[in-house]
Amino acid sequence: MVRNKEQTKGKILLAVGQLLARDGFTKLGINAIAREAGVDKVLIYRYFGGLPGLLTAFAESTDFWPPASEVVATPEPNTDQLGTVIGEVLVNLAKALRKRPLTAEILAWEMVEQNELTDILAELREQWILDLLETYTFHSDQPQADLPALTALMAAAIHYLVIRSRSTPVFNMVEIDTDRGWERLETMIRNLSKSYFLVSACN
Amino acid sequence: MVRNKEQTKGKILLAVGQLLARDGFTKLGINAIAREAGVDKVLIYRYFGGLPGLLTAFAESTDFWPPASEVVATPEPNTDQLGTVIGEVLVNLAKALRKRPLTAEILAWEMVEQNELTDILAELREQWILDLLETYTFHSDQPQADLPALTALMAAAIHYLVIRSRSTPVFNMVEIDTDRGWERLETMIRNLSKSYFLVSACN
DNA sequence: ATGTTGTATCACTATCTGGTGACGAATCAA
DNA sequence: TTGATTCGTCACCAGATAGTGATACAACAT
Repeated sequence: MVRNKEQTKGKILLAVGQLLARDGFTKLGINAIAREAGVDKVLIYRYFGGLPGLLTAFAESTDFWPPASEVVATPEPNTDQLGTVIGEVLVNLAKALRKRPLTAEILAWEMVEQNELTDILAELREQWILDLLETYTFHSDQPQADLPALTALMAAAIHYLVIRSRSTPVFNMVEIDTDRGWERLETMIRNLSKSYFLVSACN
Repeated sequence: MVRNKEQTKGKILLAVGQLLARDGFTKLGINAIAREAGVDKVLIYRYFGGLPGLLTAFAESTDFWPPASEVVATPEPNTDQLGTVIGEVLVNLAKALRKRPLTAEILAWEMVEQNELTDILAELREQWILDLLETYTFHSDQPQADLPALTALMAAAIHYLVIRSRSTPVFNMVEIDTDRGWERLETMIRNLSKSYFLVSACN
């Protein structure tokens, strides 16, 4: 028998991730976690004070959300179109979320329950988007453009499709579980972002 | 004591709706439903054969999804822009979903579980969208336009925001729990749909 | 070697869940 | 009135959950 507190805590945190990735959050409970970690459940209470504490600890131990660097698109000097940059950021967001199954799982969780973990992630994400928006807002030379509404709509769509792709291969005749289908969506995201800013100029 | 089979079945079906609307699907179980209906749970097994049967019966007893008539926008002879029509359909969809809290609840359910109810709704919706798309596809004079991708993205966004608005007032700096915020989103939907078809013409 | 502290396990309670068999009582036909 | 059928209640089962008190055992300093 190994008697090492830190190592045991690590096993428990690891078990949360594994369980979350494999069975989803519906199966996530004290008993299941202890079982998965091969550890007595009483240790969860001792070391983390219960499920809420464990979840917050888990939230701090993992990189749920892509770092800004993974998503940010630096506006090229030449193609100075704001729409192009926004489109690229959104596409990067989609790619980043798609390769984080754990994040997708928690995004789904966020839709149906509120707890320590989802609250932390939600706040994190809101702050993240806020910063990002601030970065690009002053670039806009069109004051009538509703940047938050645009990105809200697009981000919402991306979230939904990422979550949904876990269990459904097709949405609205588009394959959301293949790279092929996502390329269609990505070009659509780019086109919409671009044309939104182009139209007023074209009128 | 009232002895009336049909009435009792009605009470049970009613309880499903109430429970779903009040506490969400996580609380939805045989015991909870029987409790809510003020009826012994054994009757659920007798009359509906269990939870699955009850859910399908419930699905058939309610109008989850807006009828096509509530959403369809007939293309005006003058404003023959496909983008405008699509935008209007999507806005109507958003409005229709927003005033159906039960549907929002089941859309959320669809994200995290598969069962008789969600399967029925999913199939219904997919067929519904298919018909709708078929209606408008041949109107398109731009063969390079990816109509499914456009509507998938928009519908996904609408679904997500409707679901999300149940528990979160703000998403991405946009108020998703007020008519005020949704007006912003609706104009954005209209603008995006319209400008997507305009841009190629404007080039 | 001894005792103290920290670490992990066991055993138990209370409560919830889905599911079922036996029984009580109202309704209707004879 | 009798009797069968329909409808509803009760009592229980097995399994799962969250949470807790007592206990075993390893490590380490004295």
